[in-house]
Amino acid sequence: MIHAFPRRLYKADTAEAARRLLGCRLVREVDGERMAGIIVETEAYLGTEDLGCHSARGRTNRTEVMFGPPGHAYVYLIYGMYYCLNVVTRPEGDPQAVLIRAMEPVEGLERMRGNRSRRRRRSSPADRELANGPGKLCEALGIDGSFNGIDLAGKALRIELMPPVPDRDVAAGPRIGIAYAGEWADKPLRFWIRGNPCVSTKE
DNA sequence: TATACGATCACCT
DNA sequence: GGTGATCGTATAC
Repeated sequence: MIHAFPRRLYKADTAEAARRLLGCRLVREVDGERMAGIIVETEAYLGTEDLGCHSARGRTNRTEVMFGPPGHAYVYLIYGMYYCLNVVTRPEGDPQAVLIRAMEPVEGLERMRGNRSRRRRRSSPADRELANGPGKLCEALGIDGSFNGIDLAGKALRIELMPPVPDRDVAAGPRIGIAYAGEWADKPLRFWIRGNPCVSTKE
């Protein structure tokens, strides 16, 4: 029996949720067709104190859903071109989230290739490069700003609980692309499955 | 109203 | 190793 990732795990602790999401399945259903992948890389963003977290700048239109209930999607546009998918964590009013950075495609690869080939590019991406980054993952699954705020236990997009990845196969390190965040830039809040070919950057 | 820049990616040398 | 694409957001005026 497949279960949705439990809301209490989103609610309890963001870094632990980020680590526990490794190995779980991200499933997208569109036109009765399924796409799915194994989450292999995540990052924890710890709210108002965390200078790398959008909500550290306060409650705005963009960050509004992070202040809402856990288990919902926070989707934002980055660099004017790409979307990033997060899961909101912690109780309402504590604006934290986990960024889903990469997944290993396991189902619906044909459709993912189609989604990833819309943009101008020389050649079709290799399977391991379909979703090995936060922007690519959203492009492969057809996730855009209209998904902002939706429940991630719903039909169109959901996360399914899988057995935990053993500690020996989990690595942690600094988050990507937040050099501006002072001491927060160095904290080991990025998690990935050691040796997995679909992780976004060199380990 | 104006401006600088970002939780990225693909292509270039 | 470097850089352009492209636009919403935060911040400054």
